[in-house]
Amino acid sequence: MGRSPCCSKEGLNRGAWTAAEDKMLTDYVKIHGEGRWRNLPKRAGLKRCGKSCRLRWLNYLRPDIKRGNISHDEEELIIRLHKLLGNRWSLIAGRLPGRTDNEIKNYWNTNLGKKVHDNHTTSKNSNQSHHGKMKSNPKIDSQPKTNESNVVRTKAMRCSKVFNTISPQPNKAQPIKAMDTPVTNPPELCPYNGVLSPTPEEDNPLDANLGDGWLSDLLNSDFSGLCDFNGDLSTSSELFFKDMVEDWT
DNA sequence: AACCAAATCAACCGCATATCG
DNA sequence: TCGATATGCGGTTGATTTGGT
Repeated sequence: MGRSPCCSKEGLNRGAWTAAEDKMLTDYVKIHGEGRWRNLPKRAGLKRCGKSCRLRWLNYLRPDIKRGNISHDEEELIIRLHKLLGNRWSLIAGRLPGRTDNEIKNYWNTNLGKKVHDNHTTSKNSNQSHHGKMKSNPKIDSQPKTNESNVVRTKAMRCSKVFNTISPQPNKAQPIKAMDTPVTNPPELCPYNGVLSPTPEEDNPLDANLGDGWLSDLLNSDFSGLCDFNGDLSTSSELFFKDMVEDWT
């Protein structure tokens, strides 16, 4: 029912975004706000489909995006949330301020999935030492590469030759504040995008599926032990998660 | 230097769901 | 209530980079 027409129409640009396109989109959204993606390209003068614009904005152009440097704590949180929620990337991303579902999904597929799998198979002898070929701050010194058509490559350069001057996890423990959104998050992880609201029955349709509890109640409940971001995921939060998972299964 | 396989990640695709008239 | 449209989401693809030989 009502599938939106595919983006792949003639005359529309596809593939990597150029700096000019980014600017047009950013300027438009700054003035007119998000939403109405379908009409946005026409109004903004972009030869893109609405979906593409939305994705570009949400994943790269939003001012509150935090990119790269997924800290160990964030990693742990992602793993636990994934254990809890499965591939609900948007929900997981909702607990990680500044992170996008796409980024987390990619990170999971390229790093954490393997790591978790390894930990399962190799009986977790050392739970952190094996980062495989862990990217070492891959995006810090990446240079957006542009080709002749001015395409913006926000792609991170893999960086195996790291100088140790790079400070470890500069953004650790600091859910970034959205620059232009009036968020009044408490210091611990809180939803920054309204995915999980304080009143689930009104605002969060995803809540209804959990049977004997609201998902947002769960997620808004005692995560502090888990999310204290002091690098120490407490045993109590381990148990908390374990219990939750068992309850749901 | 050239080639190739693996890794990475931005972008696309298509389905599900929400919203509106 | 129903159908059309808009938006959101997760899976997948493909271009690019890296590292090994």
